[in-house]
This record gives sequence, structure tokens and C-alpha cells, in this order.
Amino acid sequence: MSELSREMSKTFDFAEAEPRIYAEWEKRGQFKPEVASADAEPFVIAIPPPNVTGELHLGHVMFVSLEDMMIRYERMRGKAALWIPGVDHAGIATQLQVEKMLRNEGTDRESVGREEFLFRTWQWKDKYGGEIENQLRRMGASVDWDRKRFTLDESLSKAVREAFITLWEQGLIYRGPRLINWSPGLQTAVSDVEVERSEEEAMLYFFKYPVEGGEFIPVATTRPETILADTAVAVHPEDERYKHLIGKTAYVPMTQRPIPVIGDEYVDRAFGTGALKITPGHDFNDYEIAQRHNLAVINLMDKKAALNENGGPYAGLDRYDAREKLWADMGTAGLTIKTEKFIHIVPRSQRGGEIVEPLISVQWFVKMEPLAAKAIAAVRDGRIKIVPERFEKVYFNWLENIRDWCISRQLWWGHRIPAFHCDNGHITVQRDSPVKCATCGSRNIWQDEDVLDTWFSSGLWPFSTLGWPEQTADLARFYPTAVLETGTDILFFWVARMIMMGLWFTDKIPFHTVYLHGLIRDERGNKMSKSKGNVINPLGYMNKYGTDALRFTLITGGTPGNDQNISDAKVEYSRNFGNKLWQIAGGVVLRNLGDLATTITPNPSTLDIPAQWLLSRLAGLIANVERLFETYQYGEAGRQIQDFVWTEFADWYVEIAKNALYGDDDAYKTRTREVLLYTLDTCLRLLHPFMPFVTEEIWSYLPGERAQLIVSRWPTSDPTWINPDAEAKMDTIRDLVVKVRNVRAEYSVDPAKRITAVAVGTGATLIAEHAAVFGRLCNVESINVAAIAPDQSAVLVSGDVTLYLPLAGMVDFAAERERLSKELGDVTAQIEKIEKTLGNESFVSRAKPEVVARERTRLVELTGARDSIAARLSTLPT
RNA sequence: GCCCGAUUAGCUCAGUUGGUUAGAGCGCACGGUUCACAUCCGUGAGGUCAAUGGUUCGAGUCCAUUAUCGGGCACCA
Repeated sequence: MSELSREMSKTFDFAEAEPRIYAEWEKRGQFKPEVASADAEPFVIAIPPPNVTGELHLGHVMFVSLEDMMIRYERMRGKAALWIPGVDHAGIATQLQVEKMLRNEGTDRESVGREEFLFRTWQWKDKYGGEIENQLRRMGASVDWDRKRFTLDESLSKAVREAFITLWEQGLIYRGPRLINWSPGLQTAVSDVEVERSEEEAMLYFFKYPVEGGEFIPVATTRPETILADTAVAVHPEDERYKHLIGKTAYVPMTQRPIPVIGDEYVDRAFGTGALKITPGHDFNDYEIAQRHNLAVINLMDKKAALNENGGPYAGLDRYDAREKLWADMGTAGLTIKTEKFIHIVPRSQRGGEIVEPLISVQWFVKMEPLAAKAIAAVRDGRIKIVPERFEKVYFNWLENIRDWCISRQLWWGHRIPAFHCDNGHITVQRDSPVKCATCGSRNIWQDEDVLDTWFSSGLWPFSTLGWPEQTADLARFYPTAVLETGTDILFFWVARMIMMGLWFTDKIPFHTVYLHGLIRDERGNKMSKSKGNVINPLGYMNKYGTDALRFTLITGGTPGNDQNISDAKVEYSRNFGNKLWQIAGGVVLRNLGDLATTITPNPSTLDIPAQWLLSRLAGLIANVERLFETYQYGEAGRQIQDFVWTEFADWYVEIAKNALYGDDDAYKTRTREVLLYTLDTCLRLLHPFMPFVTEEIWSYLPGERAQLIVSRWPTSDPTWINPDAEAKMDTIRDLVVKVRNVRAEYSVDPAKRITAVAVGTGATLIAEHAAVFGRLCNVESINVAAIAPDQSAVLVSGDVTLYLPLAGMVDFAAERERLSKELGDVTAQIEKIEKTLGNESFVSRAKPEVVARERTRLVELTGARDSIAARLSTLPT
């Protein structure tokens, strides 16, 4: 026990350590890009801002785990790593929370008024908005808190105004009555992407449309109340049943309003009755048909989806009540035919879940084609890469068919549209708040009531957070950002819009890579949802197993873009891995450091085979991890590091090293200590981005003056350490150790009983030289090199060595014969396969030379093994 | 309808540009508390890599078709 070291506790007390370590990082300013050299290349991620209303869920932990890993990795590589934190005002979600609060107080937003409502919302934000921030800390997010942003901050609001005004001046924003998706519950317009469609059983109503001359056209609809807003009946122009009626007049049931019968090829003759009622005020397809035929548009509903004055006798009724009453009246009038159930697609609000009604309303829109064209080009020509690549197709598909974006919301919480109306109906949009109308000079002006879609401000996030439109130092240094990491579910909502707006306003790509992670599902693969009641609170896992365990589970549990299931068992396993690391460090390496005062880079050429093997494997691991990080395969990187630490380092090398540590060869002891400490040191660096807390804590116990791990350098791979010869030798040793253990287990040899062995063959010397390894790992007392096999032995063959275990009195010859016969069969089968391969002229001439050489080597080895086993079999007593 | 993903051990999942006998964890069976760890160690059983066809000297991996499950987009009243 060195005086330099403190004793590590038995286990890692994450509950105590996590907040302490996080506070220490933050206090020392380690999260700031300024910890890197002034000329360091920047690496920037803008956080996907959680909703200010946000309750922590596994999606948050997922993005924190991945982004924090990227940031920590690049920080350790010496880059100026900047992770910008922030929170989104989340217009609808927040407003709903505050409205709920007001309801509980017995009032509502209309009663308190806009100003008071906003005041109360800010109060609410100040009270609850900090919670998500605490949880980011809890998760270990190494964000630069000094650069924290909120989408309603003055500087970001300025960015929003600048963007809006620029688009307006460029003629890309327009206002007017259009058919939009209306959410009656929220009483606001929503955009196309906010409408989700679900297949549901509905009723299809068949009825008669009276036409002049006494005929009628049968028509089907799912929404009978919209009959009252019909402005045409459409049939296919070549439909023999109806084409003679084209041009005649039909009469709207119950109101007798005359409308034309039109012919349009959109009508599917085979579906329903083959005739279609046209309701341009409440159906997107009908709206398009109406434009082709210059039909009138009737708006039937008010903002609560009740029928307005155009509903005639049904005015004032809710849409569903109106439906019922109208259908009953039509039945009385003899106009109904039948109803039948059928499955159709129902549009529902992504937020509220209620059925969305298409209706005509005056809204603000952005013309998307020019913006989309740039966004398509940026991905098409590779300036922006999407990982996994398959999402590029989804991205293109959406952008190539993009429709104009309805950006106005009839809410109060958000960025108010910077447009001013005057009493003459003019609109003024300008950078300085106007005092009079820019068109007519009227001073009677007022600001537009609507606010912008939350995603409008989110679209500016990568540059608005850095100060745009001001040309700040941060903007110059840190924009464009590097990677945008988020869930696949907001590719359209957020990612595509950031790319469009970034290119449009800054003329630069906002980031060069989009990395998309999948959904976290429950243990059985079900999507988590409040209604199903299977939502897992990540804090439960974090309390039970620690933050590192949860992070490691999420990162290594899947592959990019694919969903993954989470379960207690998985997180527990990660916790166990952290414990293993802790044990290696505290239980072995640090406890046996002697006077080793700091990490020393070993020289493999001076070391024994196990150490050369370990360092060779370590060098290979580092190279692999680097390649995997470059290709965004973080999960695979984590799994490989874990495998190295647990299997090769802990289970093999550490056990072997005890021979030196507990022996009395001081020079050997010193070399081994150096290898152990070096390897531990390197593993901690490699694991830090995955498990920041436990690695930092162990690091603090390592000897020598050192900076915190978070700002230590990422390891590099020394290719001269790669040693195939040592690896091959060690493979033979390991193979034989496993076989000895196997034989001992099969013969139920008392684990405590020390046995001897005899090695025969060209590799026998290697085995004899490593007798101590066998001694420690499989309780072998001594290994003699001999030319002849001893009797009454179990025989083990590996490569060019045959090992005999004289187990006099313990060997069951029948069992031994069976075991050897099986092995002989396996080996013979392999030999036959290789002989066949090598006998194939095409293989020898066309396969890569190293592949052919490898097969030849294997053949020689296997043939030797076969001969040994066969010889042994022939001498076994029967 | 169009696009995409998945299909590998009982379960959950890995699997570099095609190249040794396809791996891990959990679970299971058996054995182990001697000085890091039972949050552990050792040994083992368990897979015709969804199916068919193709390309290739060689396919879990590439291509085509099919099946089942899942997702996205667009949809017909």
C-alpha cells in the first residue's frame, strides 16, 4: 500500500459520488470549450432543447448519453468541445399546463387576459422550468451552463423576429385564408406534421343527392354534417351511370341550396357509390378540386367545431350533434340509403389526441420550396450526412413533397408575430416596431394576435444560441456546429427545418452530421405511453444502479437508428460491469502498486508473453474504438471495450499478473505493476465518455499528479505493440488452460488438488515456461517437457502442443475414449473441409494469398492435433 | 399504394470492406467463498443465421423474390 494512495472503498458509492464529481467538474470549468488550447478545432453540439414542461424520460437520457459521449471524446482529443444547453418554451404544452393551473383556481385565460396569463406563465416557468436542468446535471451532461439558452430569451426572440422579417421581405411569408388543420380543443391551427393519422372504425353514411329532373346521385360520406357545406357533387367524366348529369344542378339536402354536378377524374368510380360530395371548406382533396372548378368555399364551423350560421337550421350545434340531427332529418325526408361500418384514417392532433378538423382560416404561412431545395442539395451533395444513411431517403421524400408551413398559432405563449395591422387593413412588418402603418400612415395599429409555431424558433437553434443575428465571437468560432443528435421522431419537425433555416439565414450548413437514435421501448418491446401505463422513469434506474449503468446500457444496447428495449436486467448488468472495473482498480491494481509513483508507458519488448499479449490487444482495441467512433458505431465500441476489460484484462491478465505481484522477483513485479497501471489508466480513458462518474472517481485514486480525467488525453494506438506472435502463443496457453479446466470439471477433480502435466511437441517449451500460469489458473503443479506420453493420462491438444495430465486412478477410460473420439471427429471434419477448400484450384488462385496461407497453417496444426489424438486413442486401454 | 427496418441460441441482442469451428449477456445444468469482486469465478449444453433462388473459389454478410412483424409517408368519399 503506497502512501500516495488512499484506500478505495469496497464498492462505488455512486449516490454520494455523482453529485460531488459533477460539482467539481463544473467548478473547475471543465465543460467550457476554453479548457482546450485557443487554436483548438471546435466541436459543437447544440442540445435538443427539452420542453420547459419536460418530465425526464428515457429519450432524454438517450440523447444525453450519446451527446455527452461525443463531447467528452472530442474534449479528450483536445478539441474545443462545446455543448450548448437550453430549454424550449414549448408553446402548446406549456400553455396547457398553465391553463390547467388556472382551471384549478377556478378561472381561465380569457378571464385573466393576455398580459396576466403571460405573467403567470413566466412564473410557472421560473418555478418548474429548472427541474429538467437539474436532471441534466444528474445525468452527467457536460454542457457549458454559462451559455444556457431559452427560446424566449431576448436574444433568441430577436433571432426569431429577424428570421420572420427576412422571410417576409423575401416574399416567402404570406398571410391569408387557407384550408388548415384546426384543433378544436386547443383552438389553434396546427401544421401538417402535427397531425397524426390513425386507422379507426367509422360509419360510412350513404344518402341521395337530389338532382334536377327528379333523379338522384347516391353519395357516401363519413361526416354527414359537412353536407351543409357542399358546393358540388363530382362524378367521373366517363362514368356511364352519372355522366349525363354533369352540368345539371343538385340540391343540398335539407337546405335545398343549388350546386353543380361536375365531372372530375379524381373520382374513383369503384369506390363507394362512385360519386363524391365536394366540401372544399373542410376537406383537403375537395379543396383542390374546388380550385380546378372555381367552386365556392363554405366554412361551416367555428373555432370550437360547432356549426356556424352556414349550418342553417343546425347552426350552433356541435359537429357531432349536428351530424346526428341532420341524418335523422334526412331519414325523415327519405334521403338516406344506409350506413355501414368501415375502417378509415382519422386525423388526430399530435398533442391533444382529438380529431383535427380541416377548416378555412386566416393564417400565416412560409413558402417552403426555396428553402427545401437548399436542404435537399446539402444532403444530396454530402455536405450533410445522416446516420444511419437510410433516413436520407425519408428526408428527401418529405422535402421533395413539402407543403407550405402554417406557422401561426392562436396561442399566447410564444413569439408573437412581428406584424402590425392598421384600421385600413394593411400589414406592416419591419425591424423597428412601427408607430404607424407603413402603407397608409394610420397610427391606429396593433400587433397581430398570433404567436409562431414553437418549431419556428427551434429551427434557428444552432445559430440563435450562438448569438445570431449578431455577429458574435461565439458565432464566428462555433458555428457551424458539428453533429446534431436526436430521435428519429423529430426528423421533420426539427432536423429538416434547422437545415433549411440554417442554410437560408447563414448560408452555411448548421451541422455536418445528423445522428439519429431510435426509440426506447419497454422490456417486451412495447412503445411507452402514458395511456398504457408502461412509462419507465429513468430516475428509478439511476437511483438503483447509478447513472453510469443506465448510460452504458443505452449506448451499448442497440445500433444507430434502431429501437431498443430496456429492462432491469440490462441495467443491472451494466452496473456489474462498473463494479468489475472498480474491483480491478481498487482490489488489485492500486493495492499492489508498491512504490510506482505514476503511470509509465511500458516497453513491450522487455515484457513476458502475457503482458505483450495484453498490450497488443489493447493497441488493437484502441485502433478499433477509434474506427468505430469515426463511423458512429458507439454501441459496438462500448461493447468491445467492455469485453477487453472484463475478459482479457480482468479474467486473464490480472489473474496471471498475481504470480508476479505475489512473487519475490522485484524487477518482474515492477514491470507487471507498470503494465497493470498503464492498462487501467488507458481503460479509464477509453471508458470515460461512456461511464463518466465511476471512471473519474477511480482516476482520482491513481498515483501521480494528474488533471481530472475529463480533460485528460484520449489514448492513441501504438502499432508497434501489435504482436501476432505473442497473441498466437497466448492463444495456445489460454486454450490449454480452458481444456485443463474442462477435463478437471468433467472428471470431477477436486479443484484444490494440484496436478502435474507433461507437454509434448514443438510448442512444449512455451508451455513449460509458463507453468506458473497454469499453476495459478488451473492448479497445475508442474509441467515437464517429455518426448513420450505418460500412461493413464488425459490428453489435450492445442496447436503444436499436446498436454498430458497424468490422472492415475481418476481417468475413466471409457469417458476419455468418448471425449477423444468426439474431438477427433471434430478435428477430422475441419481437416476435411480445409483439404477440400485447398484442393479447389479456384480458391488457391483467386483468394487473397493471406487467406490461403492461413488455411495451410491451420491444416498443418489440425493434422498434428489429429495425429496426437489418434495416437492417444490407440494406446487407451479398452 | 410507396418507402424503410427487423427476422441470428429459450429470452434480449452483437456481428468492420464477404474469408478460421457465428459471439455476448440473461436464463439453464454442473462445479467453486484460498488473499479484487457472489454486483463474483470456472466448465458445459443450446443456433440448418426466416424461406427460396442467384452472384462468388467462398455468403449471416451482396443481389432478387417470398413470408411474418414493426415503422414512416401518402391515401378514397
